[in-house]
Formats: sequence, C-alpha cells, structure tokens
Amino acid sequence: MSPSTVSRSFNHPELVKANTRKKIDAAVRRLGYIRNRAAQTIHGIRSGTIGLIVPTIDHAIFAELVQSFSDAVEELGFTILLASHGYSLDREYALTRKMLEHRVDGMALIGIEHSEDTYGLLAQQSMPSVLLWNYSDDAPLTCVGSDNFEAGRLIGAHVSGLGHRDIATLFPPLAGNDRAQLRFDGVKQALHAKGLGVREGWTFETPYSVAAAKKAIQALIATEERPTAVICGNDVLAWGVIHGLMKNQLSVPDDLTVTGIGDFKGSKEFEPGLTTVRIPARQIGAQGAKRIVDAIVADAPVAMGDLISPELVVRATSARPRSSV
Amino acid sequence: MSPSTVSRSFNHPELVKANTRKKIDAAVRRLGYIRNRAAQTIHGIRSGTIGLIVPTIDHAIFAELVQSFSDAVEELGFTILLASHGYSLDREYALTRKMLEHRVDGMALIGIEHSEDTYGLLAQQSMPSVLLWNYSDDAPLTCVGSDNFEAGRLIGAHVSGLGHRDIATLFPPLAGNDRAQLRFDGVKQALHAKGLGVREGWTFETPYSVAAAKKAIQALIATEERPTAVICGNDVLAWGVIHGLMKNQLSVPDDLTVTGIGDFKGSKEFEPGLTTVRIPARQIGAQGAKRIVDAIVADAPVAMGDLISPELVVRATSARPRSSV
DNA sequence: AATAGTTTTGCAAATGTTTTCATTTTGCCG
DNA sequence: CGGCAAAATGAAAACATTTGCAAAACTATT
Repeated sequence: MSPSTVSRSFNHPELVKANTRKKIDAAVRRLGYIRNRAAQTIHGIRSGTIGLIVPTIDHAIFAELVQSFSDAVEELGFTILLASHGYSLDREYALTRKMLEHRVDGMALIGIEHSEDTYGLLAQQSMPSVLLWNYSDDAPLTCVGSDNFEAGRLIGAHVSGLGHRDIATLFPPLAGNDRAQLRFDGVKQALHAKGLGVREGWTFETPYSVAAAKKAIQALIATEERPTAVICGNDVLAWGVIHGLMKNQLSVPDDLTVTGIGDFKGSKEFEPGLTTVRIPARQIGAQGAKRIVDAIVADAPVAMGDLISPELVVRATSARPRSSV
Repeated sequence: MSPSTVSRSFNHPELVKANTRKKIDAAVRRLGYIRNRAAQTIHGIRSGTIGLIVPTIDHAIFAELVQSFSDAVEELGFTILLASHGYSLDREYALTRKMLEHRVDGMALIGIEHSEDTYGLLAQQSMPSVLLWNYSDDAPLTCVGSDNFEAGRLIGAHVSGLGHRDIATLFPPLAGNDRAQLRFDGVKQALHAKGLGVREGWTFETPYSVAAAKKAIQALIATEERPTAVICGNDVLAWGVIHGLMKNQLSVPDDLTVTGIGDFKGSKEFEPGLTTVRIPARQIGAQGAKRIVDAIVADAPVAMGDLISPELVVRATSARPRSSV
C-alpha cells in the first residue's frame, strides 16, 4: 500500500507477498496507473532509451538500418530516440546534446566523421556509443560497419577489370559524408592500380535521388564523348542512371555499364539486375544494437567493433565495353 | 550559484543578472554540465518527446513519412521516440504503454484500426494523439491522412475506364492494415460500378516487397488465361510486377496495364513512369506533426483532422487493353 | 506460549530539478 | 548618506520514485 511496496512489486516482485502483489495489480489496473520512468531515471536507473542519429531516414539504406537497429534494440527492452541531421555535423552535435539531456543510456551515430565537439561530449559524459555503417581500425569509438573504401575498390576493380577505360563516376556530395568519400577513394585507387584515372569532367556529384541521377546522366550522354561505364556511389543513383538511359533508348549493359554500391532491397529483382557491392544494412543494424546494449548492461566500455565485409555482387548491368569485344 | 539560480538562468534568463549568467555559463562549460530532462519531467513539465509507432520503417512509404514527421517535430523543439510493431496491433499496444511510461507529450500512430486497449489507454491518460496516413470523418481520434478508399476507387475507375475487363489485384496482407483494406474496397467498388468484379483466383496477397510481387506475377502469367491489367495495392508491388513482366519479355503497358498506389519517390522517374495515385507522405507527416504539437503546446484537445486528397497520376504504365484497341 | 528466525512492510532520505516565498543586494532619489 | 523600491538570489517544498534500515508480522521450534 505504501509507495515503497508498490515500487518493489514492480521491480522486485519476489520481495512482496503474492497476496499484496495481487492487490496492487488490481489497484494499478483499476486506476490505470502507469509508472513514470522519468522519476526512475533520476535515481541513476537506466532510462531504457538509446539515441540514434542518422543523416536522413528517407533513403532506402538508412531506413533498412534504422529498422533492424530498432528491432534488435526493442527486443532487448530499449526504445529508440531518433533524429536526423540532414548531413550537417553541427546539427548532429546539437541533437546529441539533446539526447544526453534526455539521459539516453547509449548513442549510435552513422559513420566515423563527426565534429570534434560531438566526440568530446560523448567522451566527457562517458556515454556508451557506437558508430554504424562504416568500419575502420583506428576509429575513435567502436564501430560496426563495412569497409567503404574496400567497397569502392571492389567495384572499381570489377569495372576496370572488364576492360573499361572511359569511366564516369556519380556520387552524392562528399562533404561531411565519410562513407561516400571513402567509396570514392576506393574507386580511384582501383582505377589507378590499372593505370586509369577518372576523367576530369566525368566525376559528378548529385543529390541522393533517382530524379537527380536521371537528370545528370541525361546531361552526360547529350555530350559528344560518352564513357562506357558509370560507377555510382550507391544503388539509388544507379537506378536513376539506368532509367535515364532507358529513357534515351540506350541499353544497359550493352551501351553502358552501370554499377551501384549497397545492394538495396529490390536491386536484385530489378531488370536488369544491378551489379553492386553488398553492404548488409540489416546485419550492421542488428550487430550494432547488440554491441551497444551489451556495453550498457555490462556497464563496460564498448568492446571491439565489427567489420562486416563488403561483397561484390555481379549481376546484369556490367559487361565488357562494346569496343573491346 | 544556488541550484535555483542555475535553473532560472536556463529557463528564465531574463530573471538573472547578466553577470551571474555569464559565470554560470562558464561553470557549465567547464564542468560539462548537461541538464537532466528526466528531472524536469517529474514536475509536470513537458518531456519534449513525441511517440511515433509505425508498422515498419523499412518500406519506402513510412520512411518518407517518418522523415517528414521527424523533421517537423524537431523544428518545433521535440524529439521522437520511435518504435515499429510489424503489423501486430497487440505489439502496438505494448509499445504505446512503454511510451506512456516515458511520459511522451503526445502520440502518433499509423492508420485508424487499433486495438481497443490502445484506444482506451490513450483516452484514459488523455494523451494528445493523432492518427496518420488514413483519414476518416468518424475516426475516434484526430487523423491526418488521405482517403485510402477513394485512392482505390480512383485507380479502379481509371483502369476500368480504359476498357479493361480482366483485372487482377495484388495487395499486401489486409489483416490489421486498414489502409490496404480500404484501398482494396475502393477498387472493388469502382469495378462493381462498371458491372465488373475481380475474378476469383486473380486476387493476390503477397508480402510487401519487390521480390514477392515479382514472384507472384510470374506465377500468374504462367497460367492459361491472363488478365489485361494488374492493380497493385502500392507502388512497391507495382514495381515488382513490372520487373517480373520485363523479365518475361512482356511489355507494359502494351501487354498489361500495371498500376500502383502511393506515388513513392522514384515512381515518376522510373521507365516507364508508373501510373498511380498520389498519397503525399511528406505532407501528411508535416501536417500531422503540426497538429500534434499544436495540441501539446495549446494544451487543448487535438483539433479537427486533415483530409489530404489522393490524386490520380496517369503516367505510362496504363493503356487501353490491346484487344479493345 | 515464548523465543528466534524469517518474511514482509513502512519510514525516511535521496535523486535533480522547478517554483514560491522570503531575504539580500543593488540602484536611485532626495 | 539614509531610505525605499526594484532586482537578484537563496532556502525550502514539491515532484514520483527507489532503497537502506528498522519495525512489524508471521512461522517454526522448543
């Protein structure tokens, strides 16, 4: 009947007599009582929330990641505080602060590049944190993700290995986006290894959308010289390119090879099936969730990260260039 | 220097001397102090969080909705507590409870169909709430969304108006999904109005994925008789159908008319452009956020809902059936 | 029936903040 | 420079809960 007993009945039921517990349960139901986690939280008890800040939820990639992360985290009894920063690392800092005010038990961010302030904040509050999506051995925090440089390298090697020499690239804006930057670097390295470079004027940067990519490729093919291959920074851009080419009666891969990175849902089923590099979003989300929750409940520093290897997936949008056949 | 002054300096800066405020700010920075919203919350002060529960984040539609809702809500100073129930209304109830324990200031749910318990809980806690995505005049709570029945009717009328008689439908599972159910009802009504029915054995239900739709349509066209049109419950299924047909060298719309519902990002740019019904997810998200925040800050019951009309978008995947040309 | 032990319950302090009220400080005017 | 109002600060109560400790209520043993 006293608050203490009610509290115990919720948190340590074995300490209260079955009979009292029953009475309490009845009263709780009758009054529609819902316990106040905010009041628990100020006792240093875990809030049961984990902050997740992504650049955007709008894109296929992150949606899949958020979903799997959220599933895994809920499974383990936590709830997600979600926010998106629209590729602004300053905004990311502000959002991180806000989540700390809410006393989240842990934080997950996308990528390894973050503002000094953000890193400082997390360290200073000794907040269990994990970086998702990209992996690097020397990241300042535990990370669970793929090697985006390697992903770029794989696709660059594949395309150049097919004999392409005139290669264009289409990437989302690289600033403040280490994932895209690393992929791009990987592509360049693979081409250099074959003595190739990306031609000046054939490296395009467009917003992350089918529409933008479609427009960009149509501008490109309207010019005199055409590349024989277009390496895209992700699958959405590749879809846009393919549709742009279809629109102009150009055939993939006969006229141009087009590749993506990511292997988003649907990329396999599309016709023609997209050649890409698989970055398993679901696995990253699930594994990342496990890591952070482990760190929280064990109250131990977050353990080593996980490298989830990217994997080349050759389907039907890449082929030898026509001239070289 | 006393807690009271610090508190005032944060919440009513005009009440503290500029000089003291400066000292406090310095100390705050030096110590890395972050104020504890949980402790504020127990004073009946708003928590600054809004609960959003969706069936899944994984699909294009909801991702877009979540993004726009989240953007609008952040703009207004709130943070989102996000969870997904995987189309289980019981799970939705449990998640709602959890969010109430976290003392969210408001709740947003998808669709109008929810468990008795969920509605009871929200009413009993007099929690400001809004239902997103679907609109109905006699919903138990304010809703901001489109008229999904009308969406179905529009596309049904369009397809039958083109002269199609042999029409198949491909929908996601209807149980516990009022949006899909209403669309389907709308399609049926439009066909009945023309004296048509959906043929027994030509109403398909598949999971919500390109892969599943592709598989389903390939099974269908392998049979003797083929429909001349396939009405899909959403754009993702339509994409799957189109790719399935392409795979089998069938042409859209020459061999079959294929339509979607939703007008997802990309549907316009895909080749051929998808005929569909636009349900403006961004607008719904933004408007829904506005409604709920208004209700929270005004401390008034959530006002009337908003009907955001669906709109037929005829592109290149629908045409008169060949036989009737 | 008294004792000892065990189980169950309640009391009180503590948590980090806000707010009301009272007290102190400041600034101004004569 | 004294007095007074206004401005700034602090002390204390309040919020909903948890927890250590003590009291109370049982149970079992003699």
